Amino acid sequence: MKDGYDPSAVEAKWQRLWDERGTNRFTLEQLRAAKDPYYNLMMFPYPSAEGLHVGNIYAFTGADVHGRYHRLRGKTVFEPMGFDAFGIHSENFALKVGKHPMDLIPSNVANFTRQLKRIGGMFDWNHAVDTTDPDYYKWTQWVFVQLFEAGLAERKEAPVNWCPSCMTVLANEQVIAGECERCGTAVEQRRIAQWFFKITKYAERLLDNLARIDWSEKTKKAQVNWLGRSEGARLRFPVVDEKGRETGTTIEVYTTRPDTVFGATYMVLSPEHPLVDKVTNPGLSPPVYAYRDKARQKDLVARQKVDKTKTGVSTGGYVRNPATGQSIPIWIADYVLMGYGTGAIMAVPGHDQRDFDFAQQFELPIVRVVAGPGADATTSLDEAYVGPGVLVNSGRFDGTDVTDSVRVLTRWAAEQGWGEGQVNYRLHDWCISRQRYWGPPIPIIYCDACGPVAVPADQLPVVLPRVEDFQPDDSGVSPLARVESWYRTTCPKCGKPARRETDVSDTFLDSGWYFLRYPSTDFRDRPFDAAITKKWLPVDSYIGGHEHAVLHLLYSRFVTMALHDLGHLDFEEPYDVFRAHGLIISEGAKMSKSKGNVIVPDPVIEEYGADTLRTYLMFLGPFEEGGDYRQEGIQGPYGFLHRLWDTVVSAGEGTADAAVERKVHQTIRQVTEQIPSLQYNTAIAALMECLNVVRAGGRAYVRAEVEPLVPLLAPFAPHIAEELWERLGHRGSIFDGANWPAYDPAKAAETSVTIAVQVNGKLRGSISVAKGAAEAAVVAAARADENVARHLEGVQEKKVIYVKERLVNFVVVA
RNA sequence: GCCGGGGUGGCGGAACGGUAGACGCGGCGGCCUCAAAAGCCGCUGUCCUCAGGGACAUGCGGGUUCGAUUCCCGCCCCCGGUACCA
Repeated sequence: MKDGYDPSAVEAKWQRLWDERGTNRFTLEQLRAAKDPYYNLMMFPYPSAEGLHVGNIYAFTGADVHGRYHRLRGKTVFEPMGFDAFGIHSENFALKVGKHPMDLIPSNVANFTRQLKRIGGMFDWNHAVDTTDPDYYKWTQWVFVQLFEAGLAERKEAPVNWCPSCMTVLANEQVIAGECERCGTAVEQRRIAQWFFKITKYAERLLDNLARIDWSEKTKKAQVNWLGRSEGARLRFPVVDEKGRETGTTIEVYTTRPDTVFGATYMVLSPEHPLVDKVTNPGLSPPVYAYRDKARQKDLVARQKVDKTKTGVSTGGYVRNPATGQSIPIWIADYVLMGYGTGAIMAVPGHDQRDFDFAQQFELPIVRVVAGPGADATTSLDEAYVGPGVLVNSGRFDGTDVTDSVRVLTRWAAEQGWGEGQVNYRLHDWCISRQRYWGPPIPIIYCDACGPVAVPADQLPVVLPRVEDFQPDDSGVSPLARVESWYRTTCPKCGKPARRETDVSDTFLDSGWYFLRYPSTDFRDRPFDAAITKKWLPVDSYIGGHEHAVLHLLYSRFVTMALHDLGHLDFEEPYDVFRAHGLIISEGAKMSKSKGNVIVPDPVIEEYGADTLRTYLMFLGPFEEGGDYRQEGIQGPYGFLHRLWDTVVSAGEGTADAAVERKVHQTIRQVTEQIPSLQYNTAIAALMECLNVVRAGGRAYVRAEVEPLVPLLAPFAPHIAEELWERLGHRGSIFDGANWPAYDPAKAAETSVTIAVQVNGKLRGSISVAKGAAEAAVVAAARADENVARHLEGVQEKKVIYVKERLVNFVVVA
């Protein structure tokens, strides 16, 4: 065929036209004037040196399909793209190849941009952001200052992982089995003063708001678990000497089972607990300090690892159990974490498995205080009992049902003055300090007289200096701490000599507000313009990977909430709708270099075109579940696009066949319903099915039968759709108008239906009847079917099940 | 361990409690072509068959129902997340 489908020519032509005409770009005026705005956001990539992989393309295409669909429905769709280019990955890669990240990032960004244009995304390149651009991170620093001035940032000491060989701080994910992922050296723990955002202040709102945002349940659940709300009580145990006299010190514990306080037979402090020194009996201090030092040396991951065998040492000190009045010993053990609750627990070995294991290990007393069915106060325990029952061995509270006991005992503790109910969250404050080079400097100046002072707004950005030696060293502080000319400054308040903060901030802060920046990149004097923000935000649809279901989404919700409270935003939830895409695997296995099954998009586009790749990726499986990329499978969508092309360019004029037209309208209905709910694979299948009907048996198809398929396909394969649209005689871009076809329910309606005929639930035949046929007529027709009649012979009919337009089932006894 | 999500032909995957396997890949046979690409037609879950059909089939075992891939109970396996959270 002389005018065959040539993907590379078609794609080059339309990408050029989109670019020339500004089809996907907005001016500030257009953003301001937009009718029916729709903010279609997708998670921006980290621009690696390898370029986009097929997983990125999958995610972006799925989001782009969504955006293009809404555009064809008449909405003004803003679809920006950017680069999350700061962070340890870029920095480590730069160190590895011996180049400077300031040189590497621009070429990576250029390569990503080229690839993103090539896949035909509807990106507005007028509004791209790059988190490493001082014009961007100026405002990242501004966000920090806002939170700092609102009292939401604080500096405190916290443990970090430290690799003594690489001389660097490691993130938890860089510690593999207690060793540095790069050099294999045993990782240590160090304590370093760092900046934290007080996200825990927002824990309750972050949890409560989940109920009113349209996110997939899966994602919400992940956030709920991460926030980890628990209800319990804070109880105070007085420290006593050997004779049981109070020393004046009390230790607070947090427990979700204050009702089991009568069973608390010992107390455990975290080795890092500040009262360890105070309660330790001088005679026992050598083993106590030895244990504490050992715990301190462990890296953070190993420290929190669940071990089968519990370890710990006795401090020789005692507290009085305020419920029983008895003195109980104080131990320290690393199964108690300083970072949760109060860093101290009352151990109830009878009803907590961890305490039970510990008590057995060290022969501490185990007392039953809850009796389940068939048990009483004397029934022995061979594991912790956590089921229902009533309190026993609990003085006046014996017999209280555990469904009420927490409430009852909490009230009692409060009346006695040694406790009160408390809600606790697992969530920690957000540590944003990185003792690294490749990030935005934290905009703080330390002055001996004034303390930490925020860099004034008119002095932002604090520009990251180009430092050739950015290798971390043993000092444990950022490489910027070696650049004296940079960190020496004067205090903005008093003008005396002062010193800049030399740590940089976490990349999650960069991505914590980027969606606010996109529509406002035209403004250099403000992070986001009030009117533009009001018009475009919150985000209408956010699509991204589930690996960010917790941290990124939680942090950006927090930043939004805080900015809302400070009066900068009039909404507190950034994303109305969030959906996570699935994961692409290749040939049945996770993609990895070692397996050699990594799909590189460029050669695929070379051979088949971007439209085929996009359509194939969306056809692989349900978008929210992912799919298996199999090299051979791409032939399906490739052939489909060829057939569609051939059909459109050779379609005759004339009226549509009624049955074909019915199929077309059914297809419009299905695709219209399925695209917004991300059921892309079945929508594409419907398009294929429809084309098969149009072309069935080599019949002479006409234009009216195939034309509606062009806009229906356009979200998936935008280039070929543009070209065919033009060849069908339309002017301009198909995406410039609300060109989505409407379906006519009357034309989509079937005139006859096939009805399954069963005998005792087994299929024995099928009959075709007119739609709306009376039940009696259908049953009679069913009975008349030869094979059905055979199965009804000589049996007794009990009843007939009739499901309208579906089936007839004769229930018989043999 | 806990929390999610899954187990359906040779493969990817479809199926409001109502004809399991849509659509596609692969395979087989045929057409077109000098040839290739693209395209076209037919067949394709397994077993039995008197060629009309029949039996078995949605991880395993039970249950509810006229009817279960779908709902309920109990297991097994895979994938993702999380890690002693008191």
